Amino acid sequence: MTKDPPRPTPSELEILSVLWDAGPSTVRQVQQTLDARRPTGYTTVLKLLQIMTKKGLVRRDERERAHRYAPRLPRERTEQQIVGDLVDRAFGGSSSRLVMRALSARKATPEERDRIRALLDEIERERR
Amino acid sequence: MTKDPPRPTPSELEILSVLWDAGPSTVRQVQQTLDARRPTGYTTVLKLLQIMTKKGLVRRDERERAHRYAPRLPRERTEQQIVGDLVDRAFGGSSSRLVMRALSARKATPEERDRIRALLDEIERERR
DNA sequence: CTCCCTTTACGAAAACGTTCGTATTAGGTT
DNA sequence: AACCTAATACGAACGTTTTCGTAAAGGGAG
Repeated sequence: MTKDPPRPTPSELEILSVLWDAGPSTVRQVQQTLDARRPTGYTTVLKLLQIMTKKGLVRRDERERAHRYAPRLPRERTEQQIVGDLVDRAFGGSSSRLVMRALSARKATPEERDRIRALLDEIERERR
Repeated sequence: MTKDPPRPTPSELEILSVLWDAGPSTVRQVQQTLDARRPTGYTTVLKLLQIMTKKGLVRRDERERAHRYAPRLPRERTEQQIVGDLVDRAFGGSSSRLVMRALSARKATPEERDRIRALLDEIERERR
C-alpha cells in the first residue's frame, strides 16, 4: 500500500510534462528543454528532480552515470487531478465552463475541433 | 497606462470567484461564503483582500463602514489567463488536450455539450 | 596517476503564500 | 462622555517553492 504522491507544484508539473513527452530523461535533457523556453539553471532542475523523487512523483534509474528520471503516475491521471482542482476552485465545478474558456483562450486547429466533436458524440452514445 | 495586475494565487482566485458570483461584497460576506466550504478565518480573508487591493486585483469602495470589494478585471479575461497558463505549462500549448481531459474528468450535461458544439461552430465560422 | 569535465549532493537564501494574533479605529447606544 | 461591537490595519510566524552556490564523486583521456 504505497500512498499517493502529493500534487505537483507548477514547476514540477512543467518537468513532468517534459518527461511524459520525451520519456525517461537525464537532468541535462530536461534542463535543455526547459531552458529553451525560459532561462533555467541546471542545478535548479536537478534539485527539483531530487525533491520530486523524494515526493514519489518520479522514479529514478541510477544504473548509468547520468541518472534517468521517469514519471511515476500516468499523464492522464495527473492531468485530471489538476484540471479537476481548477474546475472546483474557479469554475464552480462546471467543466464545460472551463472548456469554453480554454477554447477562447487558445484556438484549436480544425483537426482538434473534430476530435472534440467526436468525444462529445461518444459521450452522447454512452449516455444512452 | 495602468499596468496589468499579476496573476491571482489559488486562494485569491477563489475569492475572485466569489466576487464574480455575488457582486461587490464586504469581507464578512466573502468570509461566510468561503467558510461554508472550508473553515476560513475572518482576518485571513481580510488580509487577502487587502493584498489583492494592493496588487490591483480588486477595487475597494470605502464609502461605507464595511468596505466593499469588487474584481477589477472581468471574469472572462482572468479565467482565460489562468487556463492559458495551464495549457502552456502542462498541455504543450494544446487547448484541445485540456478540453478532452476536462470532459473526461467531469461529464458535462447535454445542454452544456450543445453549447460547446455551438462554440466550435462559431470558431469554424470566424475562421473563414 | 593526474587532470578535466560532467554529474550528483547538499544546504541555504530568497521569494512567495497563507494564516492568525493583536492593536487600532469607526460608529452606534445608553 | 463612556462603552460595546464590528470593522480595518499591521506585522509576524510558518510552511512551501524556487533558485543557486559550492563541494564532492564518477569516469574518461593523456
